[in-house]
Amino acid sequence: MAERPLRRDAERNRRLLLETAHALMARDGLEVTYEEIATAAGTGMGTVYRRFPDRQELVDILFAEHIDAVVELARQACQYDDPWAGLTWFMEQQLELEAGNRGLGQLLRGGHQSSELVIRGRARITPLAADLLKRAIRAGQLPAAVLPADLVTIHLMVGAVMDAARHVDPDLWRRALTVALAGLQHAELPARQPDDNLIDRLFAVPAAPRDKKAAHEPAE
Amino acid sequence: MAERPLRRDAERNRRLLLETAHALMARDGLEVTYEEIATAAGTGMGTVYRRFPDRQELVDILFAEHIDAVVELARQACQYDDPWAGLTWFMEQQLELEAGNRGLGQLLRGGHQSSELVIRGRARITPLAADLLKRAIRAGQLPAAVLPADLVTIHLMVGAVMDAARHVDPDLWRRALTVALAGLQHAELPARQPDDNLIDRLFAVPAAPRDKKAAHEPAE
DNA sequence: GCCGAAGTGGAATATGAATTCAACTTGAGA
DNA sequence: TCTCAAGTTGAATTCATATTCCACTTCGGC
Repeated sequence: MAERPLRRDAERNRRLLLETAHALMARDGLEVTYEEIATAAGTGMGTVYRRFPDRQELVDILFAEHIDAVVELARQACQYDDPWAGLTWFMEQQLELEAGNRGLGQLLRGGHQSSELVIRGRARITPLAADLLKRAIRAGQLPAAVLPADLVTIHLMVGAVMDAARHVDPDLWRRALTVALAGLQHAELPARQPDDNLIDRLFAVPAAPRDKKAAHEPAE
Repeated sequence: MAERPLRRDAERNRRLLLETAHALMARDGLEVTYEEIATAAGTGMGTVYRRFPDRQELVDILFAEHIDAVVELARQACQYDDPWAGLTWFMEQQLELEAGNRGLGQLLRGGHQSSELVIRGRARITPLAADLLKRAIRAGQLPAAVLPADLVTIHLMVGAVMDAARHVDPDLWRRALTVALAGLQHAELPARQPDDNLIDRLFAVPAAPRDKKAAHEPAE
């Protein structure tokens, strides 16, 4: 199984490409062109393809540790004695990472087809956050109607502000987060059966939108 | 100036194309292909191009009345005696329209290059909403630190949930709106100089991202 | 230093949507 | 009915990004 090690120069290029690709994806998002990566790294694009024939794999390699970092944040948040303090701290920390890394935000907030790595990452975070949430409710810090899915929702909401304001007011998301968290505490939410796996469905890809047609039957 | 009227059959096609294009953009968003439109309408794509050589113009034609409708909602909201009731009603109505029309949401929430029509539309809505906001604050229904830009922010936030949940739980945005509005009422927001035209900047297009390069100086 | 496997560059090609256009209809006025 | 400007079509072309591939280097073992 053990692949033969790369030649010295190839290994150097590989690292350079990883660095470069990460810098670009952190700044511009996951959809940077292989050509951009190659150019920025000063290699030919053939080299990028040779080393990373599958973009998803490249992304996984680049962001694995970042995802772990978020999981770690969730763990630390669970250490808080005050569950609400832990929850708000986690949200802020997570979003701060995303603010500094566009690609990470895209992965965590979905919208693309997610790799196993990302799915598992979210699956590690969700229960930790849900636990914090449950404890906060038990402590009377949050209304009982708040669901784990609401945390995902808030994440999406604040993330949208971050995306929209990135080049205008890079910290506006903090204000949005303040609003969202206050809303969670004070909103009178309708009770709702813990229709969980709503979370999973939220991140599931919209399925194959087969027949684009049939959109419009001209009125008779 | 008066263009000669279209031939009967051409006029029929034009209408059919408008209907079809609107149906598609309402369902799938503004980026539907001219070919999709043509196919769905049963014409050749050349016909679409002949009639609507500029996509932005097509979009303007299709959505002008929808935008007017939103402006009208804002007007009606201003009639409310209770400003907060008016504001929440407006937000909900506006988002409801967007929920039924993906393209409208894209226009109103920006992200694309906006046409004059859209910019003017937003410019008609903003002061109405801002007025409602000011009155709500004066009535003690909202903290004084809430700014008009916060309404835009909330719009973006709820819209993001709508987009993410559209095919999973088409009403989830209502829950998000409840949270956001409650947050506005209860959040302790830092005072902030009415840096308005923050709103305009939020919608301004990210400028020409010239040189993609210079992203990564390989570490020495 | 020599050799071949490993590695590289970037032109060539594949894709897919956007746009054009020349050959082919058709409506409607004389 | 006849004519032709107006209208239509879809194949061909343009663009832009994705992917392949092979002639040309370079590394590292002998």
